[in-house]
Amino acid sequence: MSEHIHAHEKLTKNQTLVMDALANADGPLSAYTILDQLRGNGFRAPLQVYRALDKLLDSGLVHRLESLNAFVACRHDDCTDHEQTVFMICETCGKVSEIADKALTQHLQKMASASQFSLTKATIELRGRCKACKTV
Amino acid sequence: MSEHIHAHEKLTKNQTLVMDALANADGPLSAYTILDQLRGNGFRAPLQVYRALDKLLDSGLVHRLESLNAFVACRHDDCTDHEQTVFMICETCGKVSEIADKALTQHLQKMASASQFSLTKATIELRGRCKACKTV
DNA sequence: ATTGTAATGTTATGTTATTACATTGTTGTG
DNA sequence: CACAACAATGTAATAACATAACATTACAAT
Ligand SMILES: [Zn+2]
Ligand SMILES: [Zn+2]
Ligand SMILES: [Zn+2]
Ligand SMILES: [Zn+2]
Repeated sequence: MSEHIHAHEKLTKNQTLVMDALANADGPLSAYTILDQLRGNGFRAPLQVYRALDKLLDSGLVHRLESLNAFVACRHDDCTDHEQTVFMICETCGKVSEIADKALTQHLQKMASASQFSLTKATIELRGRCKACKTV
Repeated sequence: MSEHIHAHEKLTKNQTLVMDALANADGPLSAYTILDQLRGNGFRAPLQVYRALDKLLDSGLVHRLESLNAFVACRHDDCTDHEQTVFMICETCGKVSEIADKALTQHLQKMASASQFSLTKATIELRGRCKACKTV
């Protein structure tokens, strides 16, 4: 499994705009929501967003949430294993938290090995109700 | 004949057609692929497929793969925990296998509890290369 | 037969993502 | 500088996935 350290090559203008939009959001954003937010900055077409996202995903600064068709800025300081992150998605408030769990990673790796499956990436997205929303 | 493990009400005509399409496929199918396969049976609109899929998902006969926007018939003998199934998706041949792992389920539940997150469903989709494709 | 409800049919539209091609900007080389 | 090579961006069109809104049909209970 490839180690994904946050590559810090200099971002281009569009990549920076998209990254900032995600970093300032308090939840996941869809590509089209980002597009709308950046129309004032000259964005006019989905591809401008998707191209920037591709790069940000590659460099590990952003994650894609498959079950939401949306994107979040990585909140991890030490993103050693970006391909195995666990996301907990609150279905009430929409907030997402990101957890790295070494034991879980190892467990999945063991399961894959037992089936002779070469694991390259794990999508793990938990749905439910977050602590804040439970107590309301 | 032993009863199918998935206890359910009798399926309607459209539900049966969609179920059969998935059961006979050797990999996941998108809703639109199913639609095309069933045009000969009178299907003309996506909604006919999506409505049938909703029911089949509800009754546990079918799973949705979030990272593929596609659907598979459940291949489990023991479908006790449909909301926590692990899928291994081969990126070479497209085949999908389904695994129930009690220890993994418990591990995820523990992680969620530790964050006081009420877990209702876990999407777990592993990507990689299956045994058959590795040896080629 | 009447009525209520589930299932289905139909049209239109909304949302997410990619293909193809044109233009501009930047960098390195002779 | 000139100019080739490549990276980044712009633009238009379309593909792929999903739902909303409303009309009709099938069928069982009274
Ligand atoms: Zn991260
Ligand atoms: Zn919440
Ligand atoms: Zn199953
Ligand atoms: Zn394979």
